Amino acid sequence: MTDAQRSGCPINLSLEVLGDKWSLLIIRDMMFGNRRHFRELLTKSEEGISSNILADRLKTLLEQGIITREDDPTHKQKGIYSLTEQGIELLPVLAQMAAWGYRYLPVTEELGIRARLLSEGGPKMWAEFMDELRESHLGAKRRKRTGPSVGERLQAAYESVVKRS
Amino acid sequence: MTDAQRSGCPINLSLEVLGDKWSLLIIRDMMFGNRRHFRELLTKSEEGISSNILADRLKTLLEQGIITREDDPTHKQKGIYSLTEQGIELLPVLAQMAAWGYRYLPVTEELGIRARLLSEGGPKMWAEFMDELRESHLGAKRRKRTGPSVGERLQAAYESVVKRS
DNA sequence: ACAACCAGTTGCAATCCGCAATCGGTTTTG
DNA sequence: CAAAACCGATTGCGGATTGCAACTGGTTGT
Repeated sequence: MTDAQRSGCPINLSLEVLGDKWSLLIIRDMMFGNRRHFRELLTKSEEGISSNILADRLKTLLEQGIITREDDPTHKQKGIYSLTEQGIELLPVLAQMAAWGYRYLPVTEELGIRARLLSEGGPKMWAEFMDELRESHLGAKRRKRTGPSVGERLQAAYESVVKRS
Repeated sequence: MTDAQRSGCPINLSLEVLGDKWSLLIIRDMMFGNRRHFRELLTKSEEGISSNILADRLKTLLEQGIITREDDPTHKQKGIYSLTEQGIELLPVLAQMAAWGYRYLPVTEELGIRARLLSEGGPKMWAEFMDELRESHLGAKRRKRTGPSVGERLQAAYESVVKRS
């Protein structure tokens, strides 16, 4: 995680920030699992990140302006991590990566359902979900809403699959 | 690069294959720089990968079915690496990553021009470019063509920026 | 008062990374 | 034909990164 810059190529620069096995998983959990505290990110994820790695990655993501941290008013020790606009705009990257993994890798049905819906929904659904993230992470104004949010639909679909098995 | 599987989540599985600082750069060079030989990938890239890492990554990408390797008929030692359909379908992932990096990271003008054009072109341009890759890497039939290819347009734009500076 | 919880930090062993040198073989050059 | 250049890797090695487990100092709930 040194800042030695290899080249000014956008793909290379992105990989220097996000090119490891954990950073994007943390973003994923913040986006789709609504994990906002250190402890939630540590324990409530499928993969089991260790605490020192989590602390290190959160620090890097903070430095890069992808997330922010503020104190939780209800608990003097807790911090609340939020995605910035820059972080929210990683959604299309995650969506494409999820769609590719869904097509080619041994994805479980439970964990693949979100990828499938998001892929079928396409860029329009992504934009809608990003707007919802701007509400919950940036405190943006709530727009008019018809029916359940994208986040709710994804969550409902996931739970429906879990219940079936 | 062990195959210990952490979870069946599509994003996690994708990251277990591609989640390092080099794999996607190799794919990028094969896609946009038309690098097909070991030596080309080794020396003609912006970042300077070392040969053992390159050999290791090529092996992994082969095992994962993202690229293939065949002997070069004109040279007994050379191998020709090609993208598979699975590899070609990483283009949208790279395109989104490039677009994000272009917006938020200190991209140089020369190396950012392709990202900008690809972002402006959108999914339609990506599909066209993927068809061109199917021709050059899979030997797919050449479709009707009007004007310069996407690959040629990107290359021309890049060289135009280089010349200006 | 005590246990549980909180966000991290520390020590340590194992792995991974990148550099440089090298390998056995092939092709090009003089 | 001999030497030089080129080919796709492989090896050795020091330093950086990773992952596990234990622990820290502090806060909250019972």
